[in-house]
Amino acid sequence: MRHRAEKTQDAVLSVLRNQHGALSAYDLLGELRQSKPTISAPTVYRALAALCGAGKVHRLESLNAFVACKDDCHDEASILSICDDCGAVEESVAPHILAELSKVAGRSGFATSRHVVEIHGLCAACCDGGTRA
Amino acid sequence: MRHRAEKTQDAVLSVLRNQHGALSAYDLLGELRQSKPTISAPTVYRALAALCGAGKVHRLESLNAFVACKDDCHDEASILSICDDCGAVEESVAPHILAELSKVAGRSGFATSRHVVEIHGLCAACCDGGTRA
DNA sequence: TTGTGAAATGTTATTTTGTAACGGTAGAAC
DNA sequence: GTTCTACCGTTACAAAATAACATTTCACAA
Repeated sequence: MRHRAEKTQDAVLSVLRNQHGALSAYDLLGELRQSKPTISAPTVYRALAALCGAGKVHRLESLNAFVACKDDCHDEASILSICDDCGAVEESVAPHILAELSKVAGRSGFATSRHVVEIHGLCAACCDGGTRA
Repeated sequence: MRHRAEKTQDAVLSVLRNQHGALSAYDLLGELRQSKPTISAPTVYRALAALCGAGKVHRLESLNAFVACKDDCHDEASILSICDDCGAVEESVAPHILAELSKVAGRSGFATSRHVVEIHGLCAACCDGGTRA
């Protein structure tokens, strides 16, 4: 098989896509071991690094966890909204806001190469639940 | 002594303030051990949690590291610009951008409680150095 | 002052997260 | 098929964070 790693990456992506929220690398490892018991941490991390590089997976820095990218086709960094109640993660794309962030940082001569934007709070479903319950 | 922890917090803050860039909790632990050899990880983490809660220290989620807050007096979340070359961290305050982020997330009913905004790149000094060198 | 209880701190030990480094294996070229 | 190369997988370890428990401190009453 020419691209051995692609199978691992596909498996990782498949697990993440079937997931409501984010998974830590070790959660993922646990899932993957169900079908491939010998798989180990660095294999998973390498697959994740490749997928992140390809924009198919986002790393949640504030959770040390990973989600599948919903759109799969944007180069811009995403704004990731993380529900602290149910763990759901939403992606938003808003290049003009990122540009503005770069501009603010640039006031002191800073040259941006990467944005990390994560928003914590409650998703619509959990807000409603919280309000009504 | 009534507030034992305050001394630890003061020591932590003092180390962070004398630092050019961010420090990991364990870097900090190493520094602190020079004057108090028995200090251990949870002590440092608790001090950091208290200081973060008080807004005197920022946690860099994308680095697992900590910096002293420069301003010491703003309630808004900061925009943290991290130089990937020299490690310098700058803080910017731009409430309207954070509000806009909340608005974008809110389009799907998401209710924001906390912003994590970190920008990676090169600070002015390292840009110049890179260009000229 | 001294005993008692509540609250917060300090410590040990462990869990979780992430990676270095090496050995093995698949595929390419011939 | 053989050899060469590059990539992959594994073991073993390092770094980051925390759970759980022991200890200390302070407040208050007698």
